[in-house]
Amino acid sequence: MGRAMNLFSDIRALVVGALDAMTAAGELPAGLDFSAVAVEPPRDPAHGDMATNAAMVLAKPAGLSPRVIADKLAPRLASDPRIASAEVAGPGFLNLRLSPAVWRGLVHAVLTEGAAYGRSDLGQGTKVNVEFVSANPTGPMHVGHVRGAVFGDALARLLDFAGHQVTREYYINDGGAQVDVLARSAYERYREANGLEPDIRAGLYPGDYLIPVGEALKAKYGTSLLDKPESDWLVDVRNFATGMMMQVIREDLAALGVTMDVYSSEKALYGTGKIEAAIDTLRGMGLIYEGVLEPPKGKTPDDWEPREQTLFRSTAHGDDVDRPVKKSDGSWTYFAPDIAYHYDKIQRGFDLLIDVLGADHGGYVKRMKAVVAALSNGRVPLDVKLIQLVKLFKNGEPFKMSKRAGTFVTLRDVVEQAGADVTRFVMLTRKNDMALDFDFDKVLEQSKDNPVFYVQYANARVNSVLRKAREAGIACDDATLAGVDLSPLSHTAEFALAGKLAEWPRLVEIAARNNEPHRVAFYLYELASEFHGLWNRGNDDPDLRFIQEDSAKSQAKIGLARAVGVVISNGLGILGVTPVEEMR
RNA sequence: GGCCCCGUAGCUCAGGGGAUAGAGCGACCGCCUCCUAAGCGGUAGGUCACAGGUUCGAAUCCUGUCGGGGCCGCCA
Repeated sequence: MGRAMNLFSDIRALVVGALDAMTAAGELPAGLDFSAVAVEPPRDPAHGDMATNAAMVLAKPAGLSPRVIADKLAPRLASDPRIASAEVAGPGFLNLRLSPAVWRGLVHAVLTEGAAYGRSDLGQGTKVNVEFVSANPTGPMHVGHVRGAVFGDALARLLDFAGHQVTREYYINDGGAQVDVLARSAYERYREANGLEPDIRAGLYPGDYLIPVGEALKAKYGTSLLDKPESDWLVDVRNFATGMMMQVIREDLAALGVTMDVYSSEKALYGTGKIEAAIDTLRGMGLIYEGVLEPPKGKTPDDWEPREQTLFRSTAHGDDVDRPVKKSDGSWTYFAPDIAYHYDKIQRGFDLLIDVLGADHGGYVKRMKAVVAALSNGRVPLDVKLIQLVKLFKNGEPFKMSKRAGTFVTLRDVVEQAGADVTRFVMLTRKNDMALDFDFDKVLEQSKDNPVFYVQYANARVNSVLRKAREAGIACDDATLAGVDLSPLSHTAEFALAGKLAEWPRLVEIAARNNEPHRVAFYLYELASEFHGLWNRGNDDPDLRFIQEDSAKSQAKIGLARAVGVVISNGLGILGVTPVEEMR
C-alpha cells in the first residue's frame, strides 16, 4: 500500500514541482521560498475544485507580476493528467479543475484505507501530554467538568489520529486543604453510620454521596475511630475518602467514554523532594528570590499587608508580576506543586504539553507558560486550552442549579438524560473558548436543528442504502466496493461530494495543528449536508440514486455512499461518538 | 488599575492573511406514485463593534477606543 491519500498535499506537490521546473527553466529566480504556497478549496465552488495562491505570494520575491507567473504556471499544471483545467482569476489565483479520474481515485482510496483514511503523520510520533479534568477528588463530577472532559478526550483522539503519541493525564489535587475538609465530612458520615448524630457544620461537604464513604469507613474501622482526636484519624480517613472519590470519578469518566492513561497525585509530590528540586532548579537559574509583592492596583483587598514571600520571577518569561511559591508562613502555595508537576512532565520527555483548564483559570496561564519555558529551556511548548462555561437549559428555559440546596447537576445526570454520544457531540459544537448552551430537550430533538441527529441520520442513510442493496442481491461489502469500477460516477454532484471527502485529511491536520477538535464536528455537519443534498437530488434525477437497475452501476454509486459512511465514522471516532446504523 | 477571552445576518454560531464573508434557526416560496420528506432546493436578510496602522490584499495581524464575561498575595 502506498502512503495515505491526501489530495490537497498531492496537488500542492504538483504545484511545487511545476515551480521547481520553472526555476530550472529560468522563469523564476533561484532560491525562492515556496513555503507560503498553499493549495486550498476555493470559497466559491464556481471557482473550481482547488485554488493556489502561488503566483501572488511569489510575485514580490520573484520581482514579477502575479499575472506573469500564473500564465506560465497554468499550462505546466494543465499538462498533468489530474488537472482538467487551470485558469488565472481574480488578483492572481490559479483555479484548478480536477479530472473525473481524480475523484474516482479519491473514492477508491477512501474505500481502501477505511478507518485509516485521514490519518496523518503530521505529528511525527512526537510525545504529547494532554492534562484534563483534574477535578478535586472531593465528590462526583458535575456538569462543569463535562465539557473539559469531552474536549480533552477528543483532543487526545485527534492528536493520535494526526500522528502524535498521546498521553491522557489527570492531576489529582489531593494535597490541599480541601481534602482535609473531605476527610472531616466523611468522618461525620462515619459517625452517622455508627448511629451517632453527624455534625455537618458549615464548611463541610453536605452531599449524600459521602454516606457510603461513612459506611465503608465503619466496615473497615468499626468503632475504633470514634471519640479520637482528629490528629489520630485525619490522614487515614483522608486517604480512604479520596481513594473512594477517585473511584467515583473514574466511573463518571467511564460513563462519558473517557479513560485516562496516567493519574498523577499532587500529594505524592510532597515529601519526596520533588517540589524542592524543581524550585532549586529555578533558583539555579536566578528565578527564585525573597521579596514583597505590590498590592493589586485598583482593588486592594481590605486585609492587605505587605509580607515577604518566596517568589518566582515569572516576569522573566512574559508574566505580568512575579508569583509566590511560598506563603508568608513558609509553606508552599498551590503553585509550587504545580511547578514540580510540570517539571515532572518535562522530565518524562514530552515534546508538547497541553493543559485543559476552566476559563476561570485564565489568569494562571502566563505563569505556567513561564514555568515550562524556564524548566525546559524553551524546548517544550505549553498550550493551555481554556474551556468556557456550559449554560444548561430545559425546553428553552435556563436550568438553574442551586449550590445552596446542594442540588447541583452531576455528570451522571447529564449522561443519563442525554446519553454519552449526544453529550459528547454537543459539547464539541462550539469552540472551546466560547460559552455553550446545552438544552436537555433540544439535544435530543430529531431534526436538522440538531447537528448530532443530522450527522447520525446521514450515516443511517448510508447504512440504509447498503441494507437495501444487500436485499437486492448486490454485493457491497467493503472488500468488493474497494475493487469496484467507479467509472459510473460521472455527475458533478457526485464529484462535489467526493471533493468534500477529499477535504477530510486536510481538516484533520488543521484541527490538530490548532488543537481544535470542534472543527471535526463542523466538518461532519458540512459533509452530512452535502450527502443529504445528493440524496435528495435522486428524487428528481434517477441517475443520482445510489441503487440502480444495473448492478455494476449500483456498486459504484454505493461505493461513494459507503465512502461517506467511512469518513463520518472516522470523524465520529475522533469525537468519541458511536455512529448509529439506523434511526429509531 | 492590570491581564485574558469575546463582539460577524433578527437569533445561535463557523471562518482567524486572499476572490462577491458562510451555515443553522426564524420569515417567505417551492419539492414526497421515487433507497427514510426525521430530508432537500430557492428568496429575503451584513459598515464582520468603532477608529487608525501593516500588507499587493485585513472579518482575520498590530495599536487604541467602546461594550460583555473571567481573573488578579496568604483557595485550588
